[in-house]
Amino acid sequence: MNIVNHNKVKAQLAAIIGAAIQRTGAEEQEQDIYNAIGFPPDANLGHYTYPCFTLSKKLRSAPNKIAGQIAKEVPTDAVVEGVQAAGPYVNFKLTGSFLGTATCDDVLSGKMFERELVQAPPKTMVEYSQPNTHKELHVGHMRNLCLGDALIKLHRYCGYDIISATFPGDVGTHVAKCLWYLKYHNTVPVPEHNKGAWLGTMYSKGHLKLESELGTPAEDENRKQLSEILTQLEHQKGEFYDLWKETKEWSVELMNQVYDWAGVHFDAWYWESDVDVSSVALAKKYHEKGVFIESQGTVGVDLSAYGLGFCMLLKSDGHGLYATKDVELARRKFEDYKIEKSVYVVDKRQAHHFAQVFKVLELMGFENAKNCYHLQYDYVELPDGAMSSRKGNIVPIMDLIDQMHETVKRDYLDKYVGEWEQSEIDNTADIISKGAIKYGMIKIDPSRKIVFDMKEWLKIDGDSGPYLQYTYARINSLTKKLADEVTAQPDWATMNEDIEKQVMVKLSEFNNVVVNACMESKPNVLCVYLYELCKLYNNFYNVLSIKRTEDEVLKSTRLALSKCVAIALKKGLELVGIPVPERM
RNA sequence: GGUCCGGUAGCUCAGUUGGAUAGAGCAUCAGCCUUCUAAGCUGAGGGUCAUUGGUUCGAAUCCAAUCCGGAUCACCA
Repeated sequence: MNIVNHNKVKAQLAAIIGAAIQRTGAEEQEQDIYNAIGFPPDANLGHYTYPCFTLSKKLRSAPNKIAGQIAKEVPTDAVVEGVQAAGPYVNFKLTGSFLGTATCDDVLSGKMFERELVQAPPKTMVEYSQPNTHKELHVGHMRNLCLGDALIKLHRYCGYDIISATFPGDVGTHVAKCLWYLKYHNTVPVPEHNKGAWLGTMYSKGHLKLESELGTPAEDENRKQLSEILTQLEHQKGEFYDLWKETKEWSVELMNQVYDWAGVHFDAWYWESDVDVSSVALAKKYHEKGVFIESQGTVGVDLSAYGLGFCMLLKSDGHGLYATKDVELARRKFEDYKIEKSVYVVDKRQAHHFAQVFKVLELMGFENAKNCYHLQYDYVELPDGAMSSRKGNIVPIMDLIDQMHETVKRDYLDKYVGEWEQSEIDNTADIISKGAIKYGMIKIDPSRKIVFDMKEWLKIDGDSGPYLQYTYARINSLTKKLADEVTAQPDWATMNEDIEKQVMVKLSEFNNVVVNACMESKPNVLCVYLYELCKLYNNFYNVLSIKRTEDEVLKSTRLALSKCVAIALKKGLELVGIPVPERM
């Protein structure tokens, strides 16, 4: 797997620098030059820079001297407008016509977004969103959903064949606790709507009641009842099995509601109940083979040699555990879809679990164990600590969505009542809510914790999704208003203002940023880029009025550049799952 | 205690993978709408990049140690 030199501007510049280096009597690989090209800290110095440190080491000569020699050998032409050695750096200013043809034309035609970026990427499955049924979805699940979805879109853009997968937990003690409370203690009738969220409160109440009755006379009876429920679920018959089937659908309805909102789709749905039986059988088989050993009445693998402790796979009662299921599932994924790589988007608290599972797979002789990756991210917590459905201190996912929707409407869209169709107002509020929530989740580096505070989240100015959407909508309305009065053909050679060129240079980096975000599994770097692009554009927009530009060609070119920004913004936001409104 | 993650402006975060004078947003202060959308733009103040040492032309970035915060380490998922 190789990353292609897809950046036309850098490739051309690397060739020019390479030729200049040759004229000084030295030699440097064009690939190395391409990789070394960067940006000066201040745009006044130049658009691109070539640092001479590596060449300096090679030639045993001062980098400042080499920079001066190279600068002298670069002629100004149709590509390079100015060259300046500044200390150990050679700074380049490029012509508007070159930047325009190498970047903007491709943005306008769409070719920019069809370039080959990565050679021979492996067929990959990305598993994300592993919510439990019978519990309520909260804002923590939202981060996982946004992150996983963005990663999938980034990978597909880079040419990966991606299978998206989800692994909901529909069995286990949490289900039993929920059904137990529902059957024996709940006095409230089942609501007509939002049954999934309501079911989550049944779980929470059940858990708390069981907890509070530990050590009381009720404990024994509770234990018996729970055990009966689990037995029925295991044998797939009885009233609790029927109740499980019915209530599971309520949770699925909630999941689908959230997935529809987020616009995500899963190619594969793996239910925990699907691998329950087969995973135990697999564990028994490897126990017989002698790969898994017995310890204190349980079966598992001693991984202490790898610093991973003991990985239990069969409890003393013969039941499997989470790790047992993941071992079976890992195997099944490669078989079902003929994938070459398997990625798990799961928060960092599972790091130990996955390290154990992957090591167990390796010891089982499963060759693809080395192609399994746990992408760990830090989770979402509340100002007063971690969220826990057990304790009931969570922010439900639909609360965030609903409150954001209301806030956007009240604070920003009320002024359009009467002017716009109500349906457009609702639809726009929906789009902006998605921008605010998804951008908020994705813009933070995955390895950092998010402390969720609803009040802060509902403030949507500055570096936010709606800021990017606003920039798009603004360009869109500009384009519409000027459509009739701008008729001249654009000519990139008219782009002479610094700010215009800075926008062009920024646009030229689009694919580099996306590849980076993809390879590092850090969609936030794309957010940073899009935000910077907007900053530059809004500066341009404020400084240079397009409408009042007198030169017809210049006016048309400025409008074309604006369109490029809108196109790149829409595409970039799409890659992190955020839609754009036509106006706002 | 072992392992892993984090520590950058009052707060929330970037920092082009080792490069030039460390940057944004929020908050504070000062400006910019007889309209290409002010959800915007410009400017000001605000820093011991947790600490100490090391590696080299060069460190917020790499290495080591220490401090602080968090996660995790056998019958939950």
